[in-house]
Amino acid sequence: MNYKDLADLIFPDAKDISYYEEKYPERNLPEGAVVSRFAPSPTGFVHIGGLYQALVAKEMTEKTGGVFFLRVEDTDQKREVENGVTGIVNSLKDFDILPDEGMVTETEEKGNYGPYKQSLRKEIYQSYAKYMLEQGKAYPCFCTTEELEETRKKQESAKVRTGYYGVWAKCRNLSVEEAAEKIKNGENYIIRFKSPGREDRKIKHHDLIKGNVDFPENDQDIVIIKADGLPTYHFAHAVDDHLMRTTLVIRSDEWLSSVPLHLQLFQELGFKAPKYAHISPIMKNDNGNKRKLSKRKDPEAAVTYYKEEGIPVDAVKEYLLNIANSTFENWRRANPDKSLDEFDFQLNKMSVSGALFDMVKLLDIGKTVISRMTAEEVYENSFKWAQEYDEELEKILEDKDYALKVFGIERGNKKPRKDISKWSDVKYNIEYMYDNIFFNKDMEYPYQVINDKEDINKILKLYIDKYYNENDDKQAWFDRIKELAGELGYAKEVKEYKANPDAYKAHVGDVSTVLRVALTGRTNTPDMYEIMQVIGKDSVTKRLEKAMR
RNA sequence: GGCCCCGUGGUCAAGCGGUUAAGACAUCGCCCUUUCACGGCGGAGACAUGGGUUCGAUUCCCGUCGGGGUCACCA
Repeated sequence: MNYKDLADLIFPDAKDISYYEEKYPERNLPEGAVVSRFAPSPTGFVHIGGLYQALVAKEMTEKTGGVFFLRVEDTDQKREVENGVTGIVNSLKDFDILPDEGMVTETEEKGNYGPYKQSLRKEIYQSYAKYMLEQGKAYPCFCTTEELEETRKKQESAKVRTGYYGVWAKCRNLSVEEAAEKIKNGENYIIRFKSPGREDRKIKHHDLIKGNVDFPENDQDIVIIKADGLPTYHFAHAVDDHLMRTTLVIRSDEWLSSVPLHLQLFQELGFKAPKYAHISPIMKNDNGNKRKLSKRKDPEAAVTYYKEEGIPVDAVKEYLLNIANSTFENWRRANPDKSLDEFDFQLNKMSVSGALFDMVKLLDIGKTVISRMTAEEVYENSFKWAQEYDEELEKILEDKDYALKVFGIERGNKKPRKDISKWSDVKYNIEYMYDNIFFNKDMEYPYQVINDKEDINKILKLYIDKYYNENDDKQAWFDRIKELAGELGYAKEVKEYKANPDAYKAHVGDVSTVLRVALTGRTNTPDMYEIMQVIGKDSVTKRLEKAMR
């Protein structure tokens, strides 16, 4: 009996690997084209760090004319979640990071290198596992969980490395006859890789982000096929990324320490290894300790959070790009109107250590992103968000023409307002512009310098009776407010007041504030002239009258 | 604990042998201004630490400390 016989005994029906090698040929792509992927587990949940990886992969493939695909890694059946793929597909769609190949719905896919769901590739892995068995590069292992645990304890007390390697790899040196015997007796087994490595030798690895990293060789006989017949991550990675002709593996840096293993697997399988880029995770400060953004503790870890909060997609992407490439910020300042696609992304500019997530900065970018939009774009985005998350706002926005006027205030000029950082801000930002809301609210008027009821009423009354004219242009409009101030003994110019504060009760700015507060219930609003134009004469009058009561 | 990676202001970060150690967000002040926002100007604020190497170290080497990752039939 030889390796071949043992392999046939274990995987009698597996196809020869030449079948797959032919079925999935080298891709016909231009020189330098990068083939990369996003390969999450189908938990339905996309972590912001995952989105970050996907974004980087997308940038790299796009700029080189390559291929970006989505592969679902569902080899752990215990973690299976209902509609897990859909959640991922949708999240990528929300952020406009569309794969060229791979899963497109829960069950459907596109592309010629599939299946793109690992559980559907079982027989492929088995063919390659059989191949390894035939070569004597893999072997069946009959150790039980208990035995493994026992070994680990011995290793710990002997203070040696834990794991299945060297003399500790009990099944490694079983003869094929012994192994076959056990199999025929119905003993349970899994398949292990027979590592040719030696721990006392070093390997050099050049990571596209981390740079040169030296590791000891791998000497662990890791499991490649589990008891359920599915592969482990490591084996699936080697087989899939070879067959799918991946040239660049972009993944979280928790995988960095597996590189020696993976390189060895590629080597023993006879595959050309891809290049690797290990991305540092996005961290969070937790009582002075840095830790990864956690799915359980941090709502902002989930990409759906950003959608729910209405943080603009481009703001999230810009923020991520900001963390990813230190050059991005300068590029953006130099090219405020260019599309994100035009930014030349450089892997080697990526930070080697993990950045702390900064919501304040994200929101600041959100403000800028929204300030660059037209009223129409602001409307479309807010409305879309409202339809999904805020019924009240949706109602408010039903009258599109009016909403466009509201959003148009101080927008489109060289210094656009920056007061909305996310779509969920919109309601608070505009609600006072709507009579049906304004008049149905219990009002509080936060008057400032001038806050005597009598003084206020005098100002308001005089303004309505004598100075308000809805047809004034902005200059005339403001001149009248000055006259109003003058008539009531307030300084017509702020400067005059500052020069001689004792001569006046207050100044025109304070008078304006009275009008503003009466009109909107707010001290901070956009340009009051434009507000009056938008809400119209009737509303202005009624609002001021209401304030006098 | 073994192995690996990292350590510039509160945060993100340029710089990589000789710099007044950039910039952005945040923060403070001033200016502009009918408010707010925007914008402009300015302030405060950093090379973890100890040894080397060097004429000279934030930059190179070693140690220490600190942070992170990894050591599964999970990915």
